[in-house]
Amino acid sequence: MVHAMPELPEVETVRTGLSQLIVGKQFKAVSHDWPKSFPNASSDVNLFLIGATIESINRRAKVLVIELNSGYSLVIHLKMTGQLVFIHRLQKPEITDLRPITSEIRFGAGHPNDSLINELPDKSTRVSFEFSDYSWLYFNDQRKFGWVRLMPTIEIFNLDFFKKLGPEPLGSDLTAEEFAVRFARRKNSTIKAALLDQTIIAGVGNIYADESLWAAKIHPETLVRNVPALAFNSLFTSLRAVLLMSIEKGGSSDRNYVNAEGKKGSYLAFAEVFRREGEQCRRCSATIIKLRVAGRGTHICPTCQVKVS
DNA sequence: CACTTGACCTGTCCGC
DNA sequence: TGCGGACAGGTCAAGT
Repeated sequence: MVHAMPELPEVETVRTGLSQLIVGKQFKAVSHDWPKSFPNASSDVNLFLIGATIESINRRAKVLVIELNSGYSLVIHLKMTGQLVFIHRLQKPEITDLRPITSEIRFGAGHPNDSLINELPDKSTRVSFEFSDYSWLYFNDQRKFGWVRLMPTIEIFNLDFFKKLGPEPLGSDLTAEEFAVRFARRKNSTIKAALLDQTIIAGVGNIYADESLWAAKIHPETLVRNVPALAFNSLFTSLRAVLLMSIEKGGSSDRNYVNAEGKKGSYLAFAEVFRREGEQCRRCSATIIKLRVAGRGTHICPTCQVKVS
């Protein structure tokens, strides 16, 4: 089983997909099999979700915000293994047979395998949303770390998590200078730990931390205080280039998965170091190795990326 | 406050 | 093929 891999580019890909598929739809029913995946009072669900219509799909860092016309929003964090899968059935299925009845099936929003949609909901389905037109949105999450929360739209940005978030790395107003300055708070951390810190810069996860550090020729264990100013410029440029390229490729999907069009979720085919341990660096031909930094699997070219101390 | 480690979960893979 | 342990793309809480 493979999964959606949600860092900024993956969540952005899901956002784009859902924007095509579910804007304008009206909620008819919702069910869940794991309270932590959807920790909401049933009164709120009945008053502000059922019967409400989707107005827009937005993203901040790795979080999706589905805004409703009821003044409430669904806030979704996919964490490690969350997926959102949309299915349209032309006819209501029998309770014992939830497979699509017609051939009109739409899939998207992060589901890694077309054929699997016939089996949803399955054992990793945590929340099922039914719309008024025989279509469904399934929140699947094998490891149960992810969550969906229904809350008043105006309260979202008062959440501690949102208030502490750093700027969007692709934001048009973020400058190289501000990017570098924000790291000062963590001058005694490794640069990798600081890159993963959502309060410094939002949306970077393990893949794009490794990829951008390779591109900028920075060893991930270098302490922030030892990273040269010029290297911060390079990291800023590299990070943005890597994120943009991944969004263009539809993000990273597990292993070799490429969708029917052959372009969505194909970023890992272009990765320079992530999961390439034992293979050659395309810049210098040295062998890529894997380390453990900030408690995470970390991939580097030991020749291109030399620790400064 | 800055920094690190373990916890939250399920599933898979790897070595004995 | 069985079993233990490490590991998986993210954040929190709790520790120093």
